[in-house]
Amino acid sequence: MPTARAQLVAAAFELFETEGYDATTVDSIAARAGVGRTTFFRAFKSKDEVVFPDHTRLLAGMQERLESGVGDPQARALDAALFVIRQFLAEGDLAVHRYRLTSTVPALRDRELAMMSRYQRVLGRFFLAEVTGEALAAELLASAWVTVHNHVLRDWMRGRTSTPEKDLTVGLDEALTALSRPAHEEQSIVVFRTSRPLDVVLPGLQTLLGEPVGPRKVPRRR
Amino acid sequence: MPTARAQLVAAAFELFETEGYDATTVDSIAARAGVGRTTFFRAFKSKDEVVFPDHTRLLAGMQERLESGVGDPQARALDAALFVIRQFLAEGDLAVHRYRLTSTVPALRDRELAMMSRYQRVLGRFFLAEVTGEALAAELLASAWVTVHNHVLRDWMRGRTSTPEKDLTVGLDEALTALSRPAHEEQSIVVFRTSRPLDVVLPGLQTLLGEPVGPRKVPRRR
DNA sequence: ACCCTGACGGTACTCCGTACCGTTCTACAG
DNA sequence: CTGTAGAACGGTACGGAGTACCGTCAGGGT
Repeated sequence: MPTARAQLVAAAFELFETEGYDATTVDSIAARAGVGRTTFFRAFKSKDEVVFPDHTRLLAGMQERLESGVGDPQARALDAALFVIRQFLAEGDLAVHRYRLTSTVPALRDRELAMMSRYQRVLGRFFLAEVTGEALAAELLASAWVTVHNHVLRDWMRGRTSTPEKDLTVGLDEALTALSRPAHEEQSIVVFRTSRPLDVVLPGLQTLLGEPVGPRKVPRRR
Repeated sequence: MPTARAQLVAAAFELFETEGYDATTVDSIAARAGVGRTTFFRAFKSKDEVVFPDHTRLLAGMQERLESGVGDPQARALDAALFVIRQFLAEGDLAVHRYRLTSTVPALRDRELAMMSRYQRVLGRFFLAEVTGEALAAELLASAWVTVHNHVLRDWMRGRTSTPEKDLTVGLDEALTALSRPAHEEQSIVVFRTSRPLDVVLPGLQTLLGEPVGPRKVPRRR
């Protein structure tokens, strides 16, 4: 026989989908799970908590990845993101059902936002300590982390991607590197003098740049 | 005699600060304001709403700024941010009292997060339509907007800055331009052929670049 | 003078969340 | 096998948020 907690989760999801979240009472969930109302509130602090995964465990796992100390900070942030999203991916259908609920019921939407902000706080402290000393920059990195994670997860739950881990990796890389560069970057214009003929220099330059591209037309200014 | 709504707000803030949020009942707020309990729920949809400003008005004003059509999208986003933060700055002490409450009471913290997410959704749609076609990029811009705004506002409420509007302007500019550039930017290496002597070309190039800098030493590669 | 509209106050109800208490099940020592 | 300590469970009672409904009253137009 499964644990009372699992019974309650199953009963809750069934009732929420058939009757709607607001229309189902905690009593009915407990009754369907075959336990008392008191047992429900012992397993979950509130009615909405039954929908969400164990965030304390997730937060602890994430923090562990962040503090693991292997790799540069950005790699650890990516590692932590992959850890978190894998927990959701492993849930399979359950995550999709939860998504339907959270996008429908305002109370659950708010609850989820509160959870995400806890992740963001932890990440903010991490980035502040490991990457930058500026509070605003750290908060921007943290919010970008959360945004990318949520976007990829939502894409996956809507069936819009089948490679969530790859999407998360490239999305996070782009966002974090874009944010950790100064806003107004300097461009370089260098002039060399040489006695070697250009016919010799240019092919060498091309191989140096990696991409064997020929000369491009300069885009005409509008 | 002031409106019933204002009376209720004043009574609520007094009681929340003296008795604490959870300990004060809606009945006591209404009694102190000299109105009935029903009147409270006619003015505010819930107990926590009495703490926050009129978000529907703020959202409408923000959206108006975004759709005003003057200036490029980034300038409009900045205009909207300035509009929002000025509403809070105009509140003066009230904003500070609210900050003390929201940073203490979890229920109010969650409520505020839910509000911010509504702003973020509106901004996401704006950036998606006006700046980029990619959903993730738009969401990143929106979350950065919110993060910068909240950071500056928090700084001001803690007395850590006296120039919030300027902070918001430069912070938003840096964040948005950093995010709207591709992460792995291409560098340009261009070669021209000319018959004019370099002694003529180089001074013209220097004035073209604005900064009259002389030739720099190329940094030696490590 | 009449009615209509809108704001107000009061009552009753549902349900969430908490505190408390008695009961039952289980593990473990004697 | 038995007694017992401790944890898990179920039931009851209560406070308070939020909703629905109804009666009252003031003001404004015809």
